[in-house]
Amino acid sequence: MSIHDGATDPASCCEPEHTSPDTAADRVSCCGAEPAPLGAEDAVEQAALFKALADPVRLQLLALIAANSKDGICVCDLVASFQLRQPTISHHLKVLREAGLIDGERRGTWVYYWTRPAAVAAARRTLDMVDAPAVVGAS
Amino acid sequence: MSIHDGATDPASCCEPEHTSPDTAADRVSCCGAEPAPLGAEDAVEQAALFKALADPVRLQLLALIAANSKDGICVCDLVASFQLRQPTISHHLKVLREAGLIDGERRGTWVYYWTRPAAVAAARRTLDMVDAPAVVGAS
DNA sequence: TTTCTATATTGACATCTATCGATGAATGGT
DNA sequence: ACCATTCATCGATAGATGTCAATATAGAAA
Repeated sequence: MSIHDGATDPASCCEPEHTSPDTAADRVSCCGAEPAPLGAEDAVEQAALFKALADPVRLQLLALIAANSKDGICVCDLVASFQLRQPTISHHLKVLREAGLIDGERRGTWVYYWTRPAAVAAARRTLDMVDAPAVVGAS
Repeated sequence: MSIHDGATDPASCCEPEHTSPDTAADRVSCCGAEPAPLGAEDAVEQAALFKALADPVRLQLLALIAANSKDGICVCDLVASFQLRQPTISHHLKVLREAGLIDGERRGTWVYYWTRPAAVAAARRTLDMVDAPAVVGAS
């Protein structure tokens, strides 16, 4: 917001004082890159998704919830699956919930959680942008 | 590694002192979940991958590198694309490199980077475990 | 050699995060 | 009404992380 403003300023790269005629051959080795294919705002949004996935406990929680997603799985079962205290599990569930990866509801005494595949699909699309899908069973 | 060792201990859940005969109907509402489908060690390894992806700057860097992956893109181009100092970009490149997402080499004065699709594919497989792929063009 | 440019590394600092114990809120049973 | 149980929230704390300025390193050019 101060010195630079635009994100892409090719003129500021690989061109020192260098007051020579600036022939094409002068800048052979560097510069000439494709522009950024991912906007800053999108990057922040998608990074937030990966942030939620960037913890081993949350990955295990998510796998466990996914494996029981048909009827949901209660928090007490999740707590029993880790060597962590209940508030810690509750914290991770909140992170997953706020990322849109899971949702839950209260059923009597217990709270049940299940996965929301849409968010996982969004993460997959981001990976596709960085590297086109291998098209597993490609012809 | 101390009190608990196994990750799944269904007996410790939803069963207070409760020295009753323990009929099947006693534990209807809770318990009965599928075991953890993701081991702790795998979770740590895969979380490390997502950690590398869990930053907007690194996502943009990765997208930029992927879009120029054929011939590679030099660091000076990358630095010019952000409002961040060169050491900061260098730090993020190191994180991506150590996660196996990119690789690079020196060509003369400049250092060029390109993507390593294998790591991206690994991340995709993790997402598949959490939510089977939509199998876009499924038969 | 000396100097210049491109990139990496180091050290410092502020912020974020994972975990815990303590406590609050909701529900069900006595 | 009272208590027990399940889960969420709060406050504190240690450790991780993003950013920068300063410096080091490597190659090219003079």
